[in-house]
Amino acid sequence: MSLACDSTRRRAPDERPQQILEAALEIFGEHGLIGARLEDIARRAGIAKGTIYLYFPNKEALFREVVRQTIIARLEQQALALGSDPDASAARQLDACMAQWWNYLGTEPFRTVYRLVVSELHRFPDLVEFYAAEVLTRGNRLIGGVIARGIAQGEFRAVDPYAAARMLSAMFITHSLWMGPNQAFMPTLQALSSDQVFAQLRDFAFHALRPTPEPTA
Amino acid sequence: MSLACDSTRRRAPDERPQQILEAALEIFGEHGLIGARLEDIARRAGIAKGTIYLYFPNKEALFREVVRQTIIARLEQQALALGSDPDASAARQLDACMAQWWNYLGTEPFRTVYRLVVSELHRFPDLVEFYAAEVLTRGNRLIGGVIARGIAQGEFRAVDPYAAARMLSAMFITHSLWMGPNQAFMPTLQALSSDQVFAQLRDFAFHALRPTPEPTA
Amino acid sequence: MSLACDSTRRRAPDERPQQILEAALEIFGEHGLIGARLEDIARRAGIAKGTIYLYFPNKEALFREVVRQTIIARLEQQALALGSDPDASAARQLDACMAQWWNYLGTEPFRTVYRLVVSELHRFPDLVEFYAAEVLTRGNRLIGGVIARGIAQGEFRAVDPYAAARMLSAMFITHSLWMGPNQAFMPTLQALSSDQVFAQLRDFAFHALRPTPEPTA
Amino acid sequence: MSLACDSTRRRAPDERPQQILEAALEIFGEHGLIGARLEDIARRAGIAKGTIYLYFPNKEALFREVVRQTIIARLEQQALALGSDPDASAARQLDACMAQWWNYLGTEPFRTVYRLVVSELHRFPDLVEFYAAEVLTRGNRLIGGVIARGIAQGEFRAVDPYAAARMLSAMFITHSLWMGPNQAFMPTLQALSSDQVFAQLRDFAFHALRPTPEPTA
DNA sequence: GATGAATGAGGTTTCATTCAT
DNA sequence: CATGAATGAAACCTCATTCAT
Repeated sequence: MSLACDSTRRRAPDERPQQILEAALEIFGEHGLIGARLEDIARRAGIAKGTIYLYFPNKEALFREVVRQTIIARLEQQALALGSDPDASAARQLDACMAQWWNYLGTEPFRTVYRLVVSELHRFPDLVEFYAAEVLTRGNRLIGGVIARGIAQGEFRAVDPYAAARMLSAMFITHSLWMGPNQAFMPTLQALSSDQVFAQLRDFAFHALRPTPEPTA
Repeated sequence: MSLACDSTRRRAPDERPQQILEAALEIFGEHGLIGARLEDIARRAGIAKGTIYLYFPNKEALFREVVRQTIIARLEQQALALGSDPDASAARQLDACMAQWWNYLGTEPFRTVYRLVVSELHRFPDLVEFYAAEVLTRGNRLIGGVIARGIAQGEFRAVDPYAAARMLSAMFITHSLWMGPNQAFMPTLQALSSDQVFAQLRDFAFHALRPTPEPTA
Repeated sequence: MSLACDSTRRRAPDERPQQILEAALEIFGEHGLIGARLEDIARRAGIAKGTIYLYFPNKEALFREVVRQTIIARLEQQALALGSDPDASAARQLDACMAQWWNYLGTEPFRTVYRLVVSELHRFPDLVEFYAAEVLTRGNRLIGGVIARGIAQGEFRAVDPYAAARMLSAMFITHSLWMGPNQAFMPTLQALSSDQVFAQLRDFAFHALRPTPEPTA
Repeated sequence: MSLACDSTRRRAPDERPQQILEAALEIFGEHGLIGARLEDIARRAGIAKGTIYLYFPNKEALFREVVRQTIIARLEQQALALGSDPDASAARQLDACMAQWWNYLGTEPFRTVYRLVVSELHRFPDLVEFYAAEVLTRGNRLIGGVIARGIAQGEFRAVDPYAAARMLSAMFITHSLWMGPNQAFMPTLQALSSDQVFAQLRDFAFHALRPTPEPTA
């Protein structure tokens, strides 16, 4: 009745769309595209059901926008990844990338969007393409570039750097999912902290990339 | 002339449940639990809507059974994994495991169930537990065991064998997903055959596990 | 599997229809015409669902036949009511009638059919007519006749004998319903035995009919 | 011009529930709990199917509320019954009670609810209890009290006043049912007006209660 | 702009009825 | 004759979408 001030209620009207998108991300993440009810999204955003239609033409458009927005937010993260230390060794740079990456992947929005991508995105080919191009390909190019530099400088063994980057992506993404709440997939993971798991990922990655000792084998 | 060959009624009643489960796996895989329509499942199974209810009390029970069945079918696959060559070197045995594994993961039922697991299973805690225990933990123990033997025999470097097995799982599962149809996630993957990708996985895995050259480095 | 011998299972095939009707009476009584499931009727009759259709064309016809049969059975009861003692006084004869009547009304089949009559029979005008003619009118004529004789003989006061008979019917039927199981309508009735209630009905009826003392009032 | 007069939307929203309850009473009365279709109730109320669910969680809850409401409405009627003339003789007071009562029983809502009570209420034990306590017991206490006073004052003969009240209830309720439309139960009743039937009930009741002429009989 | 009551298409589930065995 | 698996119409209920206020 009076001016409620919760984080989820009634912010400045010009933040409405963002407010809705955040609520929608949560609800879509919990129930999927079809399972999510607009009424719940509205309630979580602290607005009325009809208000959503002032900003988005329908449920599907809202879904698309949620995914796009979250992906884009992820890209801004990624943009920072390399700016930090352009002169460092490739190994050091890869290290920094992975740390930042692992950090982002542990985020709930990422896990949510990833679940949506895996489960429902095949019905939205254009979104798939957007995701593939903007997230996977771009990330692959970023990491792959660092690895390529490392190979050129003799820090890493000779591999297809983009294939190697793909291996790292696979390891990181899946572990991020397994570390998530409510996903008691890997019981042995339960006991480990996020840092410990990161150390394992890092260790595995660097050993896989380290130069072959001598052609004598 | 009319010997139970064309009429869909009374056609091998003992196989009805299996027939329904197969159709359901496909439809659930395409649309998820809530998105799937019983009518479509029935049509795909070549039966009437009501017939499903002769064998499963409701949609959710059907879903659970689909997941259970598919997981169990997967376990039978897995059981074979080690029987083949008990005296081989750990590396050779790991190689065989991975090949068989990659083969299974490329299967459509696996990809379907994995998508369901990622996206909807968090609403079925007991199924999650079943999946975790029967698939992940069991698989982890299997691969981890092989790696542990490889370490003991000096074939592999000293790592936490179960952590390493987890890394392999992550790489394999995600790549299997990326290789699937309608999932143009990784454009660079499009050009590669399943064998080529397997070669990359294999290469990466063995390099990550190969012994460190000298303690002095 | 072998020859079951329960009262509700598998009697001589020529008793099938009767067997079905009995089961149907119970199930219809418990759930009404629409609420009753043919499967339940079949199970209670100890036969298969399809067998019902060998004897009755459909559910509604079965219902009609159940009602007719039960009503007719009731009429045979009633036929006896007067045969007993044709020379007795009207009061004595009415007494005998009421006792026999009360006895029948306490029967479960009666209560069941009465409930059906009240609730669902208005959709079957011909059954209503049959019931009205064969049960109510006939009963009314019977009791009314006895009362008329009583009036003629000075045993009862001068009333419209058929109206009085109607009053008795109303009292008896409703009390029979109230005495039934699962009908905790009248808490004060719970403590009374069937005989005690009958005594009250009898007392009330005879006092209502007893001659006016003298025109001097 | 368009001032909330024709559009069925948003028409006096405060009366929606009552509007639905009235329609539901009719449809439930015609078809019973299971036979009634929500769509028909909606149509009769002039609204859409889904609207019902804005006010009642499901069909059964609507049914319960219909019964409760109608019973409660009946109680308000009853409350007036005695207020009228506290100093009148018991006979006069009973007379007034019966007139008012007969009036109410001739009402369609009463007949409808009574049919529901007889036929379907045994599946709702709490509603049965409510009905028994609020209607039957209360009414019995009311009428029984008047009769008791009449006995004490020598207006009526010595009977169990609550048993006598029960007899009156039985007579009145059943006659009300028989007088209803579509219930051609008692052909002889067809020719009689409501007033004539009431006269018969009244006559029978008072004669049953009139004092015995002499203790010596 | 914002609301939320109202709508009705569309989904799940039930069950009378059929018919191959 | 008897069976019971199969059918599909029809009922309940949900919820995306609209629109009067």
